[in-house]
Amino acid sequence: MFSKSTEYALRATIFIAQKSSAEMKLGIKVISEATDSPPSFTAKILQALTRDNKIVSSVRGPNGGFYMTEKAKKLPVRSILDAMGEDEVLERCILGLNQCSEIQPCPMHSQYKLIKKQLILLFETKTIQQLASEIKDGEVFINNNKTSLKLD
Amino acid sequence: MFSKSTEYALRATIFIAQKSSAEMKLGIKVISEATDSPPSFTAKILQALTRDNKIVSSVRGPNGGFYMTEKAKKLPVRSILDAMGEDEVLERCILGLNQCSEIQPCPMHSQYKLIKKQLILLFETKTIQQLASEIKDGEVFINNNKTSLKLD
DNA sequence: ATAAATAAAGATAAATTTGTCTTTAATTTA
DNA sequence: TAAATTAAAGACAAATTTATCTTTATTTAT
Repeated sequence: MFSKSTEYALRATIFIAQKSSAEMKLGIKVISEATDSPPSFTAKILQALTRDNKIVSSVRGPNGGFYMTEKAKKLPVRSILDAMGEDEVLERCILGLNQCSEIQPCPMHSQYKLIKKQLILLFETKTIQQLASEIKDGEVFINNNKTSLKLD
Repeated sequence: MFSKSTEYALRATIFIAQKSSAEMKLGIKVISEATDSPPSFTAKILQALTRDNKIVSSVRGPNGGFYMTEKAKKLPVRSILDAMGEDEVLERCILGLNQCSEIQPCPMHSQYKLIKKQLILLFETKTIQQLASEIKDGEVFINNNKTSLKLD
């Protein structure tokens, strides 16, 4: 569905939303381990998300790291796709036709459009915070090994 | 959603299903033009679909080309994904987690699973033939420029 | 048989994505 | 001010995907 970059971006952002605040920043290492993502690559991706402080914020230096503002946490999940330049994935024709539309539909268009609609609705109505809160609530995981962040 | 290879495979197969029969075979050039796909690459992809005559059949030599049997036309669209080795796309976790499941769900799992279910249902119940027949029926297209195959 | 037409197979190349590493800049603390 | 810590930026490398081209095999028609 999404590129690896975007998958990492989604996981990292949800994790940061759950664990961070302006007072509690998270380093690359912690984030990449908690989300089963390669550290250097995650750093690259966070740069994109941090651009203009749109999704994620960061500060350098000791006690620095990444965090999200309460405002940013309320953004729809779709804004992560936008920041990664992969928002058109949701809108694309499932057969890859550029001109596919209601007036020039592909053979799957009429069947797929309802599914597409739900996908878009999901990404536009769910906030990052809502997803993050599920991790706190119950048995929901953002990596492959059921580990959570050890805060000491 | 899918790789370009799979998009080309879907378009080519639907087109072949619509236009061909054992008596009326189609050459690479015709297929690639009708589906807005690069000819050499389309040839490569058709090799995969032709393997074991699973989806598409072919014969070499003059008056040769690609075609589908009536039996093959009745296969579910999903079988094209299978042949392309991309069937797991439908099942994958939307956040890219290998271990995501009902017992170890990711934060989007509960929301996405209904959409995923519909996607799988679509690809498993729709036959190649059903999609192909839509092109005949009405204003449905398999390329970007509303052109259809000129038979002479 | 020979020639022509066609797909199959395989080598190669280009482009993109994924990933790492090194250097630089910013911030904090001592 | 100096040292330590952290992200930012950018160069580079590896892997994968996309695409092309050439040669080979098969089939048909002459």
